[in-house]
Amino acid sequence: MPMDEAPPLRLRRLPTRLLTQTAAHVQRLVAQGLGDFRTHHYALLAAAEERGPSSQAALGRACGMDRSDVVAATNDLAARGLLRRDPAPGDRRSNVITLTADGENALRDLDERVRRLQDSVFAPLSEDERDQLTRLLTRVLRHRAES
Amino acid sequence: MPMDEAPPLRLRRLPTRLLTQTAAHVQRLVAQGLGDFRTHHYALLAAAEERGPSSQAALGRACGMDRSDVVAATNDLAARGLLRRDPAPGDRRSNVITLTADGENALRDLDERVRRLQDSVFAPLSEDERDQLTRLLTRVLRHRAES
DNA sequence: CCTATTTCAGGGGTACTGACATCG
DNA sequence: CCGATGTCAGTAACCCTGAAATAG
Repeated sequence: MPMDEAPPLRLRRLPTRLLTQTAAHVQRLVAQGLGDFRTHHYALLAAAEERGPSSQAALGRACGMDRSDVVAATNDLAARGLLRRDPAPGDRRSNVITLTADGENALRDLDERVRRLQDSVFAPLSEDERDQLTRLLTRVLRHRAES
Repeated sequence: MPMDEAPPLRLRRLPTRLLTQTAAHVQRLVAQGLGDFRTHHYALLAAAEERGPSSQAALGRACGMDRSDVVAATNDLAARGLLRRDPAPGDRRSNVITLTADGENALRDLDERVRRLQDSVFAPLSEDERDQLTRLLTRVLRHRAES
């Protein structure tokens, strides 16, 4: 059959499409590089470490995660002994999520994996260009938060 | 509880995370703006128009779509009378996908919706900055194709 | 009353895998 | 035999909705 697989002009430089295609590619690589962790797991461990003991709702807001997904990811991590879920003393609705020693070790390992992933995914970009990309995306995201 | 919802430092400027979060945001807006069409539908209509009658496999490659998803999207569009699926005369395995007049009208409508979506999503960016973003993403994607 | 937290059940769009029959 | 095409069934990760029970 034909050997021409040129992308449609309309799509080739369509920013929204480029964004979603690139994101799909990146998610794929990240999923592989994270082993048996998901991005939500990493986000939650990182937030728990940086914020210290917090409620699930606070962690979810910090990570931009839905409450439902916080529950599921917390279940996973607690089952693996990477964090503890205790009833909050002052508020009987909420839990206090605390990182365990194993959780800290796992987080350090994930930090290293994530660092390597950035280098692998954004290999074609210079340091400056990665910063550019970061800034551009941050502004688009901030626009969402303000709408 | 606390009013601090500051994103974890590790995540705040992590390029892969920014990329996926921005993509999620964009996909939501696009899904709304496209009405009862999906991005695959638009991609297929655009490819069919620009390439003329083609096989499903060729359209799928042009759009970076999986063959399975081409089948599903083609079913939808054919059921709505926006394209025809005829057996290929020279190759009894494959079909020839042809845009109908209704399909062309739908495509023109979608073109306009998509154009407006770019302006809405990337409102905080100047023309130059959108081009920058496009170029950066294109290079990351090209890196995938070459790996 | 109204809001907030946790939890569950489930759906939706996207990307993909594996299998199959068909055909070149 | 190998590879390509179309089709189908099903999975995976992520994002989201709705509802419920509980509690501030």
